[in-house]
Amino acid sequence: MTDKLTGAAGRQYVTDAIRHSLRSGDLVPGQRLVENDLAESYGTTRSAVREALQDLAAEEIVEIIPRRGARIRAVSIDEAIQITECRSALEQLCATKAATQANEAQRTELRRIGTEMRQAVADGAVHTYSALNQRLHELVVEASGQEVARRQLERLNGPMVRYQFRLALRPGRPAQSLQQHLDIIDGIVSGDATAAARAAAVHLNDVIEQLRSSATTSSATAPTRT
Amino acid sequence: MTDKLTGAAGRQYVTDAIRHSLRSGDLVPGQRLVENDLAESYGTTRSAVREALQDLAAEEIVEIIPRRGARIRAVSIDEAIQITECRSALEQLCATKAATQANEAQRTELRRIGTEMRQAVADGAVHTYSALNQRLHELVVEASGQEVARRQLERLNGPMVRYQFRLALRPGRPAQSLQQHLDIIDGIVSGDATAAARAAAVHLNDVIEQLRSSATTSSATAPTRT
DNA sequence: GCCAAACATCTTGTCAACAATCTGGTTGAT
DNA sequence: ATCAACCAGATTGTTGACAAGATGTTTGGC
Repeated sequence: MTDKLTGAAGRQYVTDAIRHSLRSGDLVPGQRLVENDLAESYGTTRSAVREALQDLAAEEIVEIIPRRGARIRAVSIDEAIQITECRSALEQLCATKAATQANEAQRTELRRIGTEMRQAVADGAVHTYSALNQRLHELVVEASGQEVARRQLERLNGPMVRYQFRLALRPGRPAQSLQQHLDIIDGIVSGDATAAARAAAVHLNDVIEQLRSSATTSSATAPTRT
Repeated sequence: MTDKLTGAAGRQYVTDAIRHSLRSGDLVPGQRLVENDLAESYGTTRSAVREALQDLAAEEIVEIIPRRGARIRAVSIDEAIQITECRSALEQLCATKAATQANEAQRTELRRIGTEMRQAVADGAVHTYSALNQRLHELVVEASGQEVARRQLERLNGPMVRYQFRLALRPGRPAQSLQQHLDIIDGIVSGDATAAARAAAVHLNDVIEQLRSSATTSSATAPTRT
């Protein structure tokens, strides 16, 4: 075992660890996060854990109820839709700006992502496609130079990991979104701000549709009790 | 003197107090916030102040540098513009939804605000107009039912108080924005989502223009040193 | 007179013990 | 058998003391 992670380092470590556990499914919504347990299992002190939990609460990943402790926040489908609507608004903004602001390196990477996405769909490489998808959205924001929007989007995505996961695994989903992604890329690369924004809107509307239909398909987010 | 504000109560009290001091100009960007001093002057403990500062840092109102303490964050004009661009994107979303989702009470209040705004401009009542302006933006968001956007917009406005203040006092500003506000109201009240969104976009583009021109008029945000 | 190193002071970061509160189960009366 | 009051254990909240780091000042050398 390495040294005990103390103070600020521990704080960062714990937030990262929890975020990661959430992504990998080790933590489910509703699950209690007991300060002492976390401190022990991560080899930190309770203060570090406490502060980490505050950070995660600010990101709305966990919910802290006074005197009752922290638990992983459950995101209802309705809220997931609202989050995606906000993402749509902000990503349209970024796509618009990216179309005029992106530099050559960024345009080149966009084109490359487009090619690789086509390839991934042809190969049925779901995981690769998902990674490219994420990189694409990141790159659009980066190329727009809109730092404020970047931070907002980061925040919005925090509580969404669960749903992103669920959607990406739907059969036929990559094929369905491929053209939408390519349209976004085309719009930006060709410098057509309006087209880029419209393509982003179309794509995110489709994501919202998927969320809506998943509301009826899968059971509603069951409150996971102990 | 009342009792000492301890714990969670103190935490809330301190965040509110600092927010208020910022609004009223008692605190200027760059100003240091020393934990002990704040604790003493607000009659709280250092822990409460510490947590309050963390909250304010999450809202990007203060900036915490490790081992160096907290200070009021300075917002550059460039960042103010980015913030307003995000506001624009999100308020267009809200205006769109409000046009179809607003209930009768909300539509009635919107109409009333329109009338009172006209009156305030006619009377030259700058302060009244400014209050109506704020209420209008709030109400649009409220009527949209978009809770996520509401929280995002709240966060965006936190660091902006200084600029809002500066803009509202420009001579002739109310008269200039009146028509834009009335257009937003009309769009929503008449249920024309597209018109409402477009009106919101026009209004916020104009705010951005104002910010741009204020960049050349007034001196850039001078780093206020001790 | 100017610069650099040592120092004193101020300020934040960390921790561990203690207090307050909640939870769930047990007991006893009806 | 049901319900309410109570009790024990678990968990979070709060505090004060101490450690560690930054800042500004003084001192000594050149």
